[in-house]
Amino acid sequence: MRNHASRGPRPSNFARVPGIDYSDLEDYYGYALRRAQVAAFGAFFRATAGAGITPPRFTALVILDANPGITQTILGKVLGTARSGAMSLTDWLVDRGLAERRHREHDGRVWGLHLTPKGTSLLGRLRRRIRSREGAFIARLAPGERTMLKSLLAKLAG
Amino acid sequence: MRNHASRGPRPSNFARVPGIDYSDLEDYYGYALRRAQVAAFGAFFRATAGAGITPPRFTALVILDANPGITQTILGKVLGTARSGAMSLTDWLVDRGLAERRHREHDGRVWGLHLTPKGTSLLGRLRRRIRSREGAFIARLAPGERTMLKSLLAKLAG
DNA sequence: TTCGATTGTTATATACCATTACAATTTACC
DNA sequence: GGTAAATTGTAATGGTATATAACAATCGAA
Repeated sequence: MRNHASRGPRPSNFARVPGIDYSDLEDYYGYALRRAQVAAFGAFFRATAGAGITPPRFTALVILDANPGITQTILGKVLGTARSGAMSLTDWLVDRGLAERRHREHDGRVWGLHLTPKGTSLLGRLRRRIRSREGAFIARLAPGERTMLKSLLAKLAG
Repeated sequence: MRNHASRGPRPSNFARVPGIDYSDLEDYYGYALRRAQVAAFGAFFRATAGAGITPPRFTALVILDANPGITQTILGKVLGTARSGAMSLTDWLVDRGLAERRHREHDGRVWGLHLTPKGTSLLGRLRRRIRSREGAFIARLAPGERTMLKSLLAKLAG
């Protein structure tokens, strides 16, 4: 049986397998970070199931909302992908009426990217649902631990 | 010009772009975890550049070393992938002489997976290089912060 | 013994992303 | 001012990872 949630990404199942010796795997920061990140992606996936929204697409919506008129090249830099990747991501948003390309005044090469009203309202809905799901996910940590975690992650990402 | 490092994975460039308003993006745990994880993957990539070793492949080496005779299905469960994915990963290891399939006594269906001496020695080298690179990466945190981070990540992954 | 479950395997499809090349356009330089 | 170099968006192509589905061989249980 095929349900509508088959559209969009699938969270990988990273559950511990009983009876397996994981040796020093958890000692690697990369592995520990990856496991936590996969768990967080599970929350994201439950919040966006069926909408086809992936993390990069959500990021693009947020960035377009906060930086109207941004170019595709800059969007690609923010997402960490090549220009062609920003291109197809933008196509995806435009095809669904969530964003639009507008010509710019002083440069005939570039398009300015803007959210449509539909994109803006979808973003609002996604924000609420993702925050709610992340709230349930992060409930495993005490409030003080959460701020500590964010501070540590920010240091590592910088 | 094409260098040998083009084999294997490429770390995505997640650097902050100046002049861009990131809005509430950093407030999402998924995004913060992803950024830190990408940074950690950069360390992993520098340690394994040119060897074609990806995180799942390294994980498989560790698991095979600690659980000789494990089946492909179980390996797939540990990695969180479908059986066919464990199959092609095992093929990759076998093709390079790092692992081998051995028939089992009591069950004609399954293969037991084992590291070859070549696989064992590669694993040893990888462990040293990854630990060294991760050490440089994690130096951004004080010793106390590191143990705190691991404890928090373990809670989230569980 | 027969039927369902499991394992490995193969084939197929898809999603994502990089590289490359190119035309239009802008900028820099002499 | 005119030409070369750089930038932008775009399209074509390919590679990699991973999922689903189907199948044969084998095992286990009713």
